[in-house]
Amino acid sequence: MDEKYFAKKIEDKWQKKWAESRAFEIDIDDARPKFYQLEMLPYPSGNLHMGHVRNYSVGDASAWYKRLKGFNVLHPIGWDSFGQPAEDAAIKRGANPRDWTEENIKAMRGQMERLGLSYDWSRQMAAHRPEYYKFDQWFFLNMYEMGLAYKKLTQVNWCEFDQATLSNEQASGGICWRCGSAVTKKNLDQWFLKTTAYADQLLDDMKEIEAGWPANVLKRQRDWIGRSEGAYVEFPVRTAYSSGDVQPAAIAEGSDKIKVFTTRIDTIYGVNAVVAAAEHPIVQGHLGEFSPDVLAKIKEIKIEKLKPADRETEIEKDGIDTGLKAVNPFSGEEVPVWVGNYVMMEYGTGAVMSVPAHDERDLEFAKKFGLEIKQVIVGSQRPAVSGQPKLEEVFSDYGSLIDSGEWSGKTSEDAKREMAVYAEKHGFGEAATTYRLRDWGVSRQRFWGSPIPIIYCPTCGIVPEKYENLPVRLPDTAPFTGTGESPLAKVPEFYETTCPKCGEPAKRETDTMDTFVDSSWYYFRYLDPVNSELPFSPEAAAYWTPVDQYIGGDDHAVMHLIYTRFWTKVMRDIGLVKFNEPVKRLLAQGMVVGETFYDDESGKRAYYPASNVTVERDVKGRATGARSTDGTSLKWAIERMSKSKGNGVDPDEMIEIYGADAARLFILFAAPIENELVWNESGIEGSVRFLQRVWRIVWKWQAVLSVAPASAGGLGVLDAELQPPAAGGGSDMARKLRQKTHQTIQRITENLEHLQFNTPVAALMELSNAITDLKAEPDQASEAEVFAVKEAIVSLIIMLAPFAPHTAEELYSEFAGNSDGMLANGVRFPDSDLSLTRAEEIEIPVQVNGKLRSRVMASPESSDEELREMALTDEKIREYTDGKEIVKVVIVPKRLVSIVVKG
RNA sequence: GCUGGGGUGGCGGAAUUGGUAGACGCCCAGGACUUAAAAUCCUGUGCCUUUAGGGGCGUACGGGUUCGAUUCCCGUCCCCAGUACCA
Repeated sequence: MDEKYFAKKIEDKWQKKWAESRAFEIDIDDARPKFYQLEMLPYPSGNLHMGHVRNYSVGDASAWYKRLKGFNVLHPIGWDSFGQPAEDAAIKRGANPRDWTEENIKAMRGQMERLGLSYDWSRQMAAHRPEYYKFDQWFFLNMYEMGLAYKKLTQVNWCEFDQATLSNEQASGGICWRCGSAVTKKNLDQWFLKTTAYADQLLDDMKEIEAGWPANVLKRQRDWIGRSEGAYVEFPVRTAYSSGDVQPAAIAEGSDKIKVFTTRIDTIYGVNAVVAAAEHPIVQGHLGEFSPDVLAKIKEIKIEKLKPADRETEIEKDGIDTGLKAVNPFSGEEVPVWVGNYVMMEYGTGAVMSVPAHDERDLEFAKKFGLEIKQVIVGSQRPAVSGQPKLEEVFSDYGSLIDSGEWSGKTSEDAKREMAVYAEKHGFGEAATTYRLRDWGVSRQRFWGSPIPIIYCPTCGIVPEKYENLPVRLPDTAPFTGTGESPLAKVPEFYETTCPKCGEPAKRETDTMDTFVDSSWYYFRYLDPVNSELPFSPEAAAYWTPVDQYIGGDDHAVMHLIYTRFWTKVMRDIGLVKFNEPVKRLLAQGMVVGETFYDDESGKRAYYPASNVTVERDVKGRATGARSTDGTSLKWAIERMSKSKGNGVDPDEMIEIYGADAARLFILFAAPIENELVWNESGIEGSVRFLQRVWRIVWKWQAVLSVAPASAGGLGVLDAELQPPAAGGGSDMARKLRQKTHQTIQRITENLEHLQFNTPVAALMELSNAITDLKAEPDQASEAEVFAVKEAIVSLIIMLAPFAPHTAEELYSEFAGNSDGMLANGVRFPDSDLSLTRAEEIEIPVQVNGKLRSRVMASPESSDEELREMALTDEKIREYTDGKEIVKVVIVPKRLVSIVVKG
């Protein structure tokens, strides 16, 4: 053993040993419980960033812990290797996407290995390899047969900056998930996967995973799916130019109708208008009857809607009375039909019934245009009023109905149910459920993705490729222009084919699949990575899945995590798996962020690396001013770490300076894993110091440690050589250290089971401090003391393994007498002996009138009466109680004594 | 605006879910070792006050419940995230 801790030396040694001994490669083993530890796979950009390091450090700690606990742990990694950056590199630098990607994978795997991550590399998958994307296509064909994949012409989300199509999830909030620029609309013929067919299951199955997923992720998915229960109601329509009194029933026959969706059919007697979207068929169908004013307004609204939405400003409500009239089928009342900019064609039916008294948006609209406001629901907050007052505020609660014909007096709940039934019975409506969730648009006009296995035949139409012809391979290259048209459309060797049905010349689909398809099922491929018949064998899936622990950023809450839940349900229906939910426990880690400095004079942010910036700070360390070395005044922010923003720390550099173990230890120690982590360099040195301290402890006691011959299994080493001192025997010092050791084991075990990673590091530090604080010397220590020290050190080393595996392995080899590694030696995480965690003397605080006044030492077994006596006779306490009346004494066993005095 | 989460030393963060607030680490100060420095080790470190022992205040702010509140309840302010007219 070296006297000093040389991180680089031991890290190289153990990385080599692990690889040679295939320490982390595993197989199905029915004798042991399995544990599937999964982390979100990276895009092979060429460089790991600190967010990855954090993600993979947590995952690795979890994997090590479970291994040491005796589980058969599957811990794989792979590559989300289809996607835009490869194609951008091709456009900008003429790089071949395949070569570029493979090189990046090689580089990043090297970084992961230098971090010492314990992956089973034999199971690695990469999305861009034909062996993998063959099964993207296999799934697509299955879904096509199941009626879950279909094509339609539609307005898609379009990112002008990236020249790319986006799914609704990727365009959430009107901004591109990749580059953050505003999303516009474009008409395209697209393939869709029917996620809506599983909308109810996606919602209802949440109860199976509620216990293991962060509440906010489930909430966001719930909001995204947006199930809303209500009713459809049809309003008969006639034009303003029809003359004479017409009965509602007469209008309904052979005339136009406008259908609305409402969640509050109980308020229908308060309707003052029907408001339709500008694109609504009823509006488009009557354009010829509208006045020039109306036509102008419709055009204006449509133009406004195509513009990218500005997140900050609220759009003012606007609209116009079309002159059309609609008839309320419940009351027979005639109301105007308006066009409104606040009604969306994409949701519900594209038209709403406006009830200003009970809906905020309708109220705003009615106020602006001076429309009638009629209250039809009363509640305790909004009592019945005589006549119709001017309503300033909306009343959207449930209550009971007034002025609603035969329904008056009913509660909202009853009315909602009964009125929907009534509408259905009379043929003008029905109870209905709508969703915000749309089908998943998967077509991308891109080269670097999985080709969609569809053929267009002049005679047979849309024909799916045959399974035996899969994979439909990408050509080696294509003309890359980045113009928004698929490069494959310019490669005749690719698209020219024959129809699988009639054998005549036909054309392939040239769009490729959204890369979220790849990540929807990648972690099933790890189970059976070389299967060429099926994506994976159902037997392997039955053993390993569902995933026990998944770790990744929560930015994927409504993208990847909703797609993969959908995909799992499809796989279940195909018969590949037997469960509804693929992930039992999810941990959403916080981002790693750093301070950035930039100049946005030109409209776009130009970032300056921190080394070129002089910063003024206030007493709290917050920036108050920043200037670049050339004198430019800069703005500053806290942003996600990245190389391009100049606030990134390169993992390789960090490993070089501090070592992988110290880096990993620090990133886990610095903050709770779900918090955002603001990177600062100085803390990491504390981790290095800690590892050095542990090293010195072992160095100091090595003579004692190596006495024991190697024997199987963790602390078993101790039993072979030394007997624990008899109960109550041994020195006070030895007893206290044993107590600390076992308390630490208990704490760390609990913490790790609850996915806390910062507090166990603190506990390890405390234990190492406790060993250092012993004033004992190895050559003078009693047998009991040697035992206690050895137990503490061995426990410390084993429990260090999840956080700093190289160091732990090297120190363990010191007393194992071999360098086979902990796992080969059958090491187990220590168990705590509860009888040792208890102290024989504890400090009991004593309060007088709620204020801490003294402490007394007592045995944990002290009776209430003894504690009361000790507290009341305590000298310091008597200063506060003498001459006063003792009203009450509260005694919490083993905790505290509280005395209440008066006078 | 709505929904959710949160506000604890100079900083990151602990605190058995009503029972000694500030564990652990960073920063900082003093000391030991050294010709010197680095490293290491030791001591101190919430604020105010006191010669000392001690005392007072303190978990965003104001109230409440309780012997006792960072923890529970009510109100106010602020921060972060998600969301954007979803009928």
